[in-house]
Amino acid sequence: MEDLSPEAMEQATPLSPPMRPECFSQDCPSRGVLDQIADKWSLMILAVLSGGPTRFNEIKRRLEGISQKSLSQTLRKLERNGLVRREVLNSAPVAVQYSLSPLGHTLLPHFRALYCWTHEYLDQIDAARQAFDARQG
Amino acid sequence: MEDLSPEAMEQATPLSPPMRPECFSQDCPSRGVLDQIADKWSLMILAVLSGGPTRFNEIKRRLEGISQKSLSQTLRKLERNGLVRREVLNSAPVAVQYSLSPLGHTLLPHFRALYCWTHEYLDQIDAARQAFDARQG
DNA sequence: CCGTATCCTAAAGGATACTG
DNA sequence: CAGTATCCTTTAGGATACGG
Repeated sequence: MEDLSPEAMEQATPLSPPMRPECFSQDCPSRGVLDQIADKWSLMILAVLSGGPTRFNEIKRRLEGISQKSLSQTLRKLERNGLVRREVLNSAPVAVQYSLSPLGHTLLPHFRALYCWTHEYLDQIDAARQAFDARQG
Repeated sequence: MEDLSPEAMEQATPLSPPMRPECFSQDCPSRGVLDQIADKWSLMILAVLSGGPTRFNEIKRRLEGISQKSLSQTLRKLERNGLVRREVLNSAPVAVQYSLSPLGHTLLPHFRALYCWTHEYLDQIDAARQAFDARQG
């Protein structure tokens, strides 16, 4: 299998090499991963957990607008994929703590980069939207 | 093997402060951006376009599994947000070419990083899934 | 407090047919 | 070729109620 590490990709073509075509195949396992993690709530949950272990309702409070069901589902999905660790703390009342797994931590810099990008280019995006909407009507 | 403990990761990545709480507010404009671009097809379309200007049906062929409707919708969304440029080339027959805008290019390194991450940790993710499924039944 | 279960509605998205 | 329009099925996801 080809070396896909960031270093290798940089070495191959420093500027902006196209990603490999196999990545778009339905059979490529990376598709199954992206289907799981490339959504808004996953990203935001990991962002919250980047601040340290957090309990269920605390996450819910921080993530304005998420329903209990969606949070529960997304957390289990993240846990299943090994990105999040779930720990039951004691018993009266039940307390459950979620935290990033080591694997989850490896994803963090990339998500953080996306957040930073969003804030950095917000004005450009907004201008583009207004221009587009003006063209269309 | 690299040290993957949370502590080590925090030390290893210079950009590791928690993301700002405002990022999770419903009013934060970054939410509106993430809602738009943080999905699987957007990511994959940008990946295809990273290889250079591409025509509609060529993109469709490369993105196994996408419907014409979804492709059309996603392309327009990306165009509206200023990430993708649309150009009508000639008239008989009609040819339309999509390419990354300068703004779209700024997003590319981050998406590429996500792709690389996916491939790099695929085995760990797979193992986590199997372990989880075994625990649950 | 931390969920699961149920119901129900809104939205995503595929298939197909048709147009410039 | 590059779409739009329509239909229709599937899914996501909110609201609510209940259980451990």
